[in-house]
Amino acid sequence: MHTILSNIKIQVHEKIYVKDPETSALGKKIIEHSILLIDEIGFENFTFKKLGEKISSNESSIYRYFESKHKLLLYLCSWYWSWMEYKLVFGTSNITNPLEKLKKAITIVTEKVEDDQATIHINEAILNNIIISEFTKTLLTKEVDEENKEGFFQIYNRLINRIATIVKEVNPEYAFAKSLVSSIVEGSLHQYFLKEHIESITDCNEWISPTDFYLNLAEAVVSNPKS
Amino acid sequence: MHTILSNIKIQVHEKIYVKDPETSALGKKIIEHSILLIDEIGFENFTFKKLGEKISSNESSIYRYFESKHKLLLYLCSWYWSWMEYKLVFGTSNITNPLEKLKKAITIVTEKVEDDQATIHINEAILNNIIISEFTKTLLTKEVDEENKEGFFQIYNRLINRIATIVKEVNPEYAFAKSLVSSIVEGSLHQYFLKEHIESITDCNEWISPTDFYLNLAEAVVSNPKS
DNA sequence: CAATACCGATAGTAATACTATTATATTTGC
DNA sequence: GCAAATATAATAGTATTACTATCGGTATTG
Repeated sequence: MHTILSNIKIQVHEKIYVKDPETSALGKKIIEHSILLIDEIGFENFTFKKLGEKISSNESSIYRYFESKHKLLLYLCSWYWSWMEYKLVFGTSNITNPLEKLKKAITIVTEKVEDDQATIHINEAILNNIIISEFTKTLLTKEVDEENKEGFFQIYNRLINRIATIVKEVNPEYAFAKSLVSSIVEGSLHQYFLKEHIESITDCNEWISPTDFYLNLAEAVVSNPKS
Repeated sequence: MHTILSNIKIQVHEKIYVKDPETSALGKKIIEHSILLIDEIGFENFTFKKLGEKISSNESSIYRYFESKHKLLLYLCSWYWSWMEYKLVFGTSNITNPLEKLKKAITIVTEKVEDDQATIHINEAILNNIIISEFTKTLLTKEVDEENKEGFFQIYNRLINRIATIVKEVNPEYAFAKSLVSSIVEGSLHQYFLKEHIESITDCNEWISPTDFYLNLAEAVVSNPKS
């Protein structure tokens, strides 16, 4: 997988950046260290000035790549979901049994993320922490309609619909395939957060993972005779 | 219900406010118009200065009630979940059949909220919009552990656990009661948001409600022979 | 009627989220 | 190999935010 991934270009919507960070050393440094810094201090406390200090560069230079910190976060999220989509397509391609395929898909999008050595400047495990804490915030804004129209969430959208298609293959009668998948993907991020911070309202812990919970849930739902 | 609710005091953790807004006319005005203004411009763009202008009062006066806009949002959320808990307890008290009780509970926490005439200064339907767009953000901060320790989320916590207890009554063997409920409550907010803004990844629309989706889901999951 | 709590007005601060300009360094194309 | 183009750094500046502090007047209460 590593060798293949290194040949694949993760795609991010062009309008999200001013200059493609993949095209220069500084750009890659911005991506690498923005992930580390946002994870460390949180997106609210993150500024381009602080990032500039970390990478011994200047605030104004970062603005040449991203017009705002919100766009930078959109970039990181798009990158993550594009990478996840790749893992999904690759990981489910050779499975013919629909239920097995669905279980594999759910496992991929809900399991704990580990660093993918194929991308040197991006630590996927840390990026996953950011997705858990910050992704939902990129949607919950007053600008969501315009940004959705621009296509800033299209990769996420495509990922959800790919899995919804598998749900339909398992059970064509089931009426809520898209809601099921969007609620699993977003809910899984939420369960990881609760596990770390508000344990009293989740069953997930060291031994029970969000993946266990959602595999059980999905199987029960799609094989329910009533639907 | 109205007459009873007017005699009930919705409880909010004392440390969330500096001065209890329920104890003065200005306090109630702050609550009433903060709901309207946050709904209108979004929490990110909301400031105490703008709120002061709306209610012909002063920024500094609002600070006498809440030490930050974050605390004000915590207040609104706590109030909402306390009100919801009241509706839940009241609405399920006379149901003895566990599955019926669970279905009623899920209906209450996921159905569309309408204004409760019993509280003149709080429009619950609009407050619900704020919960949909802003509640998750109150959790997703770097201060969540301290605030959770302080008990700022205890009412939400109690609500989730009340419903999880009902799940356990329906199926004592089911291992993920808390995760199921937290994922339904939070997920329902998310589905309402998607329905309004990113329709391509939800099945909820004018005719299919998040309540339909989650009633079907919960019944399938708790009656699943495999769990 | 005096104390006190309450509210409004004003001023001030450090930080944020940028924009604009200029100077210097680096890359590239011929 | 050198000029032109491009990229980066440094500095300055702006409007706004999220507060804090102080003060004077008004309303409430004991």
